[in-house]
Amino acid sequence: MLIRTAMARTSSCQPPIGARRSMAHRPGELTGALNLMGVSMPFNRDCEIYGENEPADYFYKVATGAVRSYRVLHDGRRQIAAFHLPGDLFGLEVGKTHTCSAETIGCSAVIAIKRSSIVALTRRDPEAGRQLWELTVRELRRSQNHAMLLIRSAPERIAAFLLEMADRSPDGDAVELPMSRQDIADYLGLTIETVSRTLTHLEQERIIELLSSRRIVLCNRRALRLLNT
Amino acid sequence: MLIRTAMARTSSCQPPIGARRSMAHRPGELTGALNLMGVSMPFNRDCEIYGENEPADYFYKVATGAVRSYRVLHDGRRQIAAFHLPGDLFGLEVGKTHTCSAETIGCSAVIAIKRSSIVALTRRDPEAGRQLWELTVRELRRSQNHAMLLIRSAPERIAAFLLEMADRSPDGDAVELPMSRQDIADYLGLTIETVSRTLTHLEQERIIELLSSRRIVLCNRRALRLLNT
DNA sequence: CGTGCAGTTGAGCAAATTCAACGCTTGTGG
DNA sequence: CCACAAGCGTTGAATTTGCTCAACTGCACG
Repeated sequence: MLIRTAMARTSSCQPPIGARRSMAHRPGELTGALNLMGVSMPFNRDCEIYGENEPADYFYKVATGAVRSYRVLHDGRRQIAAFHLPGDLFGLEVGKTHTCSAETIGCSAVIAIKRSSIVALTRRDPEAGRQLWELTVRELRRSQNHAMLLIRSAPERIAAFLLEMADRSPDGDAVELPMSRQDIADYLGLTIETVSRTLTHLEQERIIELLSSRRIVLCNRRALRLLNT
Repeated sequence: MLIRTAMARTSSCQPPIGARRSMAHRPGELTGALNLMGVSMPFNRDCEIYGENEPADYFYKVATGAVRSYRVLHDGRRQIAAFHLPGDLFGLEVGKTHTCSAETIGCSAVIAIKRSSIVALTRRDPEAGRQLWELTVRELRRSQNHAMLLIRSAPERIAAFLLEMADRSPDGDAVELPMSRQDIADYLGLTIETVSRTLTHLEQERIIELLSSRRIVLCNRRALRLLNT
């Protein structure tokens, strides 16, 4: 078990610049309210949004781009807990501090919402509270599916990952992956070599097509689903 | 990759017998309210509480004993998503159906609460809604920790499992495991043989002591934590 | 006292990792 | 515009880890 240093910070991170604020929103409509309550923050790629154990005073929503939540073990291994795509909430906590770090994957914009505002909102608007709870359960479901992935063989993990990304992508069978092989490996608990090898195997079996390393077409979803379940 | 048949149902399951009902509860105190709103159901060991894809009309709380949430893959492999101990809520859903099956591990009592009652409660009592949300985030946290486990080596998984169970147990360093080796294996994504071997290795290194197969003493938590992080 | 089940132990094997080399793309400076 | 370095991704060979299969032990129960 070898040590891998955490990914080098390559680009400078920018502080929030634009701020949009308003108190008016339609009751019982959480996501719109969050947009109005929040501050939009643009980031370059590989920028830390918050670190593990830092105070969790804000919740976040992805506007554009993509975000990874991860933890780094004492020996340098990194485990990615989740990828967050546009529309996803992340950074939800009940304790005082964040339990994961979060970084942008590509150039991204996130909306930061003061935690106290959300709590206040849910106090006066139970329907918004219910929606926040729903989003959290959905996140829980995703996390459980993630855990289900990790007990399987490498081809099964890759298949499930591709199907998950395809489901979350707007377009149909062509998936544009925002993340690197290392990110995928750390999400699936594999090495980059195994990820790479497995993808080429799937291509040789005409199950997927690799247009480029970040663009993948699912030619045979049925075969992928067979590896799944 | 070999097929393992799902565990045989060994004992007959009983329907709910006792029912306690009341509407009075202190506002802003969720767990007490749930006890009052719910119906207590006693079960033998290895009894199904609900199955995957069954309607999710009830949420549940463990009163005594222990419960496992799991899914069975098409080839018979079983993945245990979580163990639920006394006080834990489980079966939370936003969709119409359950995404996991749930079974008692030993002889157990669970409290079933109508989902619609909880939704109604949180609508008139935002503080109860907040507490439900908190419990859900805590469950999410546990699921993420579980996923973090599964990328590690066998000794690390076992160590993390033991620490988790010790944290959740009332007594200090002596842990009483309610579940079998097969349950542990399916929770950690290992085989029973690997679980067994790893436990004996830990004992040889004087890190744990195996009083019986279900009773384990943590002699050296520091060493276990070193495997962890 | 035998039967059956849960758990342990051992030997061989398969899958994924490690280590190493190589190719392709991109960006930079001459 | 080209040369070259740096990153990222792919491929190959050797090694390690955990799995499979099989035998065996201990304990509970009839």
